[in-house]
Amino acid sequence: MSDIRQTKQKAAILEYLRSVKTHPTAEIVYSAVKKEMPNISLGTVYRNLEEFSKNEIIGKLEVAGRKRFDGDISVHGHFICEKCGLIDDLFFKKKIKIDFPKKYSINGIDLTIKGRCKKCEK
Amino acid sequence: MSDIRQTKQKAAILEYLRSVKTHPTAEIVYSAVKKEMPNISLGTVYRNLEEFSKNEIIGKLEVAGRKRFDGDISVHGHFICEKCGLIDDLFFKKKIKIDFPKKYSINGIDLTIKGRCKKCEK
DNA sequence: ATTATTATCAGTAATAATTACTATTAATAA
DNA sequence: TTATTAATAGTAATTATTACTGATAATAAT
Repeated sequence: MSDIRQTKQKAAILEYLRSVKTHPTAEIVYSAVKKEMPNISLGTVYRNLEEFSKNEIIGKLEVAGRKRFDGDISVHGHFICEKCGLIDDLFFKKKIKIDFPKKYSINGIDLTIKGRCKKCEK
Repeated sequence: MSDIRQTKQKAAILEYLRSVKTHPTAEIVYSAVKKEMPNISLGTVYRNLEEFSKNEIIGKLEVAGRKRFDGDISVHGHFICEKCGLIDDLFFKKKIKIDFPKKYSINGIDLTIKGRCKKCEK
C-alpha cells in the first residue's frame, strides 16, 4: 500500500550521510556514494536528499549559495567560517528560550552563527 | 583617496531596499529600481547588493535556493513559511543567551524559524 | 572650469547548481 | 512468476548568479 519503495540508492545515500559529521553538498554525497555504486546518478542523489529533508529524515542548510545536508537531525546550530567555509555543529548546554509570535506554527529552528575560525582569524 | 564612488545606482538600490519591509531577491530589487532608472543592469544590482552585504550595510539571507536581501540590519530573526514562502521579521523582547564555543570569533547570528503561517496552516 | 584617471556601469556571455525529462530497471504487489 | 509502476541512469533544460568588455561618469588633478 505504501507506494514508496526501498532502494539500494536511498539506503546508500542515507548511510553515507549518517556516517559523516560534515555537511556535504549533493555533489559530495554523489562522489562518495559513487565509489560503492559506480553508476548512481547525480539526479538520484538530488532527488532523494530533497525528499529526505522534506520528510525530516535529514537536515538541510544553505551556505554560500549551496545546499548542504546534515545526517544529524538532533537540535543543534551551526557555525560557519566566512573565510574558509568551515561548518561546525553547535550543541548548546542550556536550552534557548525564544518568545516567537503565536501566529505561526513552528516546525523547526535554524540557528547559524557566522564568524571566523581560529585558523582564519587574524 | 577613497576609491569607492558614490553612484546613482548604488543610492537607488539602497533607497529601495530600505523603503520596504520585505526581503527581496536581486531580481525583485532590479525590477523595482528599473522603474525609476530604466537602464540599470541586473549585474549592477547583484554586484552592489553583494558588496553592501559584505560591508554589513545590508543583510543577506538564503531561502529556497535564492539569495534575499534585508535593508534592516538591526538584530532580528526570520520566520519562513515552508508552504507559501512568506518571510517575516522576528523581533525578540528578551535577549537570547547562547553559550557558543570560545574557539570562534563571532560576527553575526542568524536565527530562522520555519513553519506554517496562519493562512497555510490546515 | 577642463582634463585625466579609473571605478563603475550596461549589456551580454558564461558558469554553476539544480531540476526536468524519458526510456529503462527493479521493488513490491498480485 | 508475472504485472504494475516507483524509481533510476543518463542527459537535456532551466535558473540563479558571476564574469567579461567596451563605454560612461564620479572624483582627482591641473
